[in-house]
Amino acid sequence: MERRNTHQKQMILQAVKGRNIHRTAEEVLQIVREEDPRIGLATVYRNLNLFAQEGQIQKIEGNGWSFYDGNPEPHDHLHCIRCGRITDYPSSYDHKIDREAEKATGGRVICHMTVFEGVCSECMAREEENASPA
Amino acid sequence: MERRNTHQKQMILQAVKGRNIHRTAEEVLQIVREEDPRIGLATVYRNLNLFAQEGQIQKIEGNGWSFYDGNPEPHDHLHCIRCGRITDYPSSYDHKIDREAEKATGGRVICHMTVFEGVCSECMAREEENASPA
DNA sequence: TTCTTTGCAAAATATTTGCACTGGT
DNA sequence: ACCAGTGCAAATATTTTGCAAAGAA
Repeated sequence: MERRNTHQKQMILQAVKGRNIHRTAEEVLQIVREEDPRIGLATVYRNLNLFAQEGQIQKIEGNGWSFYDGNPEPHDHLHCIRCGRITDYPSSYDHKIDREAEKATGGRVICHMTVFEGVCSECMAREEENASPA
Repeated sequence: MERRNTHQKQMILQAVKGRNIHRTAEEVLQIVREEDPRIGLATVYRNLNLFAQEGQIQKIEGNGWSFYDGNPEPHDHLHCIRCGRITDYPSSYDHKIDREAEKATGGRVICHMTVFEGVCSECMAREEENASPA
């Protein structure tokens, strides 16, 4: 099955690929539609999933939210309970804990993903702003 | 709003509460229906979410899967790419990394959750069994 | 009796799939 | 010209919600 390089694929990849870019499929659709309004949501999903499978991007999912992350390197995230967005936590990936988890569970571990729940710096700044003005 | 202790609540809580119990809403429905077939799925969802909000259980969600975990203590999990189930990884919760993430992201961190992707011990055993018999 | 909770069915949400058509090669 | 890829709409899967009826307190 030969792989064709379509206009749509290019636009979709461009709309998510990059450091600290986290978008929903719907957001990617909006972005690519600015350039070509004829693009369908199914195409966006199909290609985002394709890129994620290929390892060009990754899909991050949690409790009631999911984003496509333009950085394929494994890294941790902060999920903001205020705005719902995720922020990169540029920690170095620790392979050691994968081996520890293997020993503890008796299984095989491929990778891990840590999600911190909290409030992102932007929402914290906004809240302090609203709270402090005397 | 006063809280009423119904038969349904008791059964639902009993069906998920406990160590190393991870069930989907649908599974909980099957279990409680053995005792009372009249129970509806909406009731199961409503109460599981209620218990999770109260902190009696927790909801764990990942890429295409979600489970209610009968152990409310924060702990890590192994998600099996073969059978789809999750297994507890009884690691001690490390508050230190929450503080580190706060420093790195500039936000506030409430908690974190690590999910390991891999193959659980049961699936590994089954696969070895199928592979080895000469 | 009061008012929370339930069961049902419909609605909402998010994602995937079937299929005829488009367009890359 | 061939067939991977697209757009659309329908299907699917999962969870939530409206509402009349049920049943704790």
